[in-house]
Amino acid sequence: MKPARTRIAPSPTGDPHVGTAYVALFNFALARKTGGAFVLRIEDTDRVRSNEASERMIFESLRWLGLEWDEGPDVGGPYGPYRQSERTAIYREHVERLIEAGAAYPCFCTKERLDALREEQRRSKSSVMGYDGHCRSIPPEEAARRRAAGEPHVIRLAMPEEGEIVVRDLLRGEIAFDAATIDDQILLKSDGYPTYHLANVVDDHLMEITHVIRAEEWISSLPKHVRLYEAFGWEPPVFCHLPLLRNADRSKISKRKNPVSLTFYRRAGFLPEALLNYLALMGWAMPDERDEFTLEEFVEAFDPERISLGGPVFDLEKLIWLNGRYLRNLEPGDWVERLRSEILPDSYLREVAALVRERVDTLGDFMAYAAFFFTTGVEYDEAARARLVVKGRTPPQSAKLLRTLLEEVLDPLLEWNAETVEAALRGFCEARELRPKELFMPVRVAVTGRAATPPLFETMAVLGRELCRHRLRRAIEVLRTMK
RNA sequence: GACCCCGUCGUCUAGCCAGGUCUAGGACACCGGCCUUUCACGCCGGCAACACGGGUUCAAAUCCCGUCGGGGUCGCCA
Repeated sequence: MKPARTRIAPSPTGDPHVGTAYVALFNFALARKTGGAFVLRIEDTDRVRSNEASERMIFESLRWLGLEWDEGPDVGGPYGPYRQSERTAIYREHVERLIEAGAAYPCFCTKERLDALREEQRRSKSSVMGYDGHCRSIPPEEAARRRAAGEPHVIRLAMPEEGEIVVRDLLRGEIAFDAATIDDQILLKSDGYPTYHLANVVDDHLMEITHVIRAEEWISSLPKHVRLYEAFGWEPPVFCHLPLLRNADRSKISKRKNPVSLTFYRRAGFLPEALLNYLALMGWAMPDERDEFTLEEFVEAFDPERISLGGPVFDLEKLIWLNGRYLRNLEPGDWVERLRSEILPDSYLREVAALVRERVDTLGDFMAYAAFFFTTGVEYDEAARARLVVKGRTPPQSAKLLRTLLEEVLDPLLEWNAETVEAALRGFCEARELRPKELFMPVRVAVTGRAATPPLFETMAVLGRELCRHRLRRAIEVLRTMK
């Protein structure tokens, strides 16, 4: 097989996702197997949600897993820059080429009109969804004049109005779409940044990516991508859509139903090699069917054609079993080393000590008092369960309240520290007309399993977002089944 | 709703493309046993699936068609 150039192209919004690691693993394997290159490209074209902290966490997580990249924003390479926000001139130039060729056009429709259109389509249960091509009929000269006059606009891809668009997926073969059912995708947003579709195609071509291995959710936009390659006159890469990781109910994996943050797995003491091994088992099996193997062995045996297509349910229990196997196979010294570096690093001990110091009288009491800082989950005994309930509410109502707090207030937090957590909790109390103390005890117990702890916000900050969310989810479950 | 993808034990999968070797194999979970001062590990055994209906064929989990079921997409998010 010829050397393949593959890439992982995460968007730095929020915590690095287990799905990113999954897709990265397969891209990594093909690149290594063929002696090609594995590229990391940061797709930070969403100006509102992208942030630097998230980008750093992506680097850290992928490195932790051992999925080292050959080219990327931090290591450079011959096809840079590898951060899309630094490539906007390239996209604009390419978009002009499309406009000149008549393959794209400016659209002046307002957000309001598009919202109304969408609403109407939804309401009337219309079979055609998406943009109606309203601005497509504007004569090019007029459009150019309005653009020059500074009228806000986006650039859309002009899809063929009829005919079939046939695309090819390495695992599924040919897939045919009716061109008439595909709307004119926005390529350039009104802020001048490209959408995924444009940036992705342009970069994959310019970076000479040979195999686009990504998640199945992209299949429906494949015709748009293929049309773009055609409009540019470029040879498309090989497309290979991996099955989507699933929740137990078979919906696309989500943080609401599963821990999806790589940070969580690291924090909970999973070994990177075990997580990788488990991920490889999702949709793939060794020719000899053994289910324990190293990354090197995976790469050696890798063959994309062996990937199975059923959406695999992410089963934490099997991951835990596998992790246990890996842990037991560690040399005693190595075992202690991992414990020290992942669960008991000095930096963490210092943070915990700062909170616990004045609350214990002997060092011997430390662990008993601070145990919850070092475990993944916590137990709720009968007394704790009682305090999980918000005053004046039933357990199910309390569950609902905590769920809202988690999903609408805590999850959207861009930064997680004592100040932001405090502001979020207090804001929630105000909005819900709750007295702080009525909410804080249930949250405290949910997050620590105890009624007596160091100050809540500092405690939550030190525990970290992932452990807090994990325990809150568990507490919500417990509340639901009470009485 | 429209379009697209998928469909082997509860879960991850092997087998399917090149139909017989499949009374469908392995792993997790579960159950039972052995080991053991306890727990865990480990070992042994057990339970458990080709979604359904038609067709092709001497023969179908494997090929074809339909049905049903599940999922994804339909954002100036990626």
